[in-house]
Amino acid sequence: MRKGERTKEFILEQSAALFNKQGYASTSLSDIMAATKLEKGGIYNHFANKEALMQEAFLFAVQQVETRYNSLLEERRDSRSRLYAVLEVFKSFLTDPPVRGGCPMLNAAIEADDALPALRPSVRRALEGWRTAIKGILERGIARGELRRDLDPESFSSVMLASLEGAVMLSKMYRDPVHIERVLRFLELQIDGLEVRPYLYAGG
Amino acid sequence: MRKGERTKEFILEQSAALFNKQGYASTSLSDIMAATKLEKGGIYNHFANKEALMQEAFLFAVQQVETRYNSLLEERRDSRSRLYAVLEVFKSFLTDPPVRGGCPMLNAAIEADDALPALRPSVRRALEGWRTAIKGILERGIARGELRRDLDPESFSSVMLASLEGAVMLSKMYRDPVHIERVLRFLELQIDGLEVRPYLYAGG
DNA sequence: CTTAAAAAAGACCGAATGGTTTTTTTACAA
DNA sequence: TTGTAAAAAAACCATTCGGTCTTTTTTAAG
Repeated sequence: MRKGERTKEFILEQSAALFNKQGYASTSLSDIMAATKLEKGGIYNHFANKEALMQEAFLFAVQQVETRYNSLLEERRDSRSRLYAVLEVFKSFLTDPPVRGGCPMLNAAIEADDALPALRPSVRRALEGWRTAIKGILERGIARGELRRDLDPESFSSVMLASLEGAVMLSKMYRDPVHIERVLRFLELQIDGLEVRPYLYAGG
Repeated sequence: MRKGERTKEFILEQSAALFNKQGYASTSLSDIMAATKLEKGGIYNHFANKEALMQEAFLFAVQQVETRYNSLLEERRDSRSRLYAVLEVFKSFLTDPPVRGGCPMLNAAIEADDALPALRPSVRRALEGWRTAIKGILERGIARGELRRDLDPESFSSVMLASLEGAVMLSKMYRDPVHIERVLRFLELQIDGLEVRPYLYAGG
């Protein structure tokens, strides 16, 4: 690996955290210069402009989250455990974030909405990736007979993603994990309720 | 009402919408000058600095939302109808927003977190106001015998607020109301399930 | 109608912004 | 070890930022 490639990745690491914490528009090049201890020329040698850096930094952040998810997913076979892994990823945004500053999708979604239109497609793709992942777990769970057939994966994936993102926002704002804990507890009960338990109501 | 007071309110109206749409840090004084067709002197005549303007604009936005809520609340006596009014407020952020740009609490919460610490207390107060309002409906509902006694208002208010805020974020990002509609449908079912229905299971 | 105060305009300021270009330093293959 | 290309530094640039201050205009009471 070339020196330049290592430097580029280091810049992405540092700036992804800065963008996620302070916001994309509010993070200036001097902030990134300070964090990387590089001069402007050393940064613009790897990125055409600030927008390109933002783009790549966001994708880097998303990748960090996915890596975390994949490591949490190991050895989880049944639908319930996999859904719980999703919950744990979102909980980790507050306890041990893959990228400092909370959920990168949430933060970028709010900002990209009007202020950073160039970032919108990437943010949308990342969010849709998560919803699709959840939906996939649900669909496979139904196919395997683990989850109730009257469950609507399309709908429940939206509900789950929305409540998790909202919970991260609340707990970050309150600086109190109690809100995400309540939401997690609620979702756990919902998920448990989705399971097919043949020993219950054995007659029907 | 003095001329100056009218101008001040007009500035708040315009800048609240700008802040809510583009973000606080990304909205410059020149943006506000353009929107109000006032020169810098005309604006700084009413506000000490940009931070004071942000503060007042946020409170103005929150007030607009509360006004909307109060008008939706009219004639709603029972707990279920009142909870539905809350749902309608959040739906209105997408269909007919009290302030352009979605939910002012959500937008400010993400930005205030690290970039605008001065705004944090106000945002927190506003969010807590909403959670308290929901909690109050639930508590009164239990006291009146309208809602199940095993419902936990503290917990359910967090879940409801989180999922609504998350749903607004999703539907704004996707530019598709389907996500908030799914969450609203889900919450409606949850709320209906909280009701005490003496005619069901009449034996127990 | 006059006048004093309120309101708004407009000129001005230093600092910080993103970006470019030139120069210097460093990496690394021949 | 040398030569060259990559990488980083440094000087430079125009623009915009939030903010101040002075002047002009408008409001509204007497």
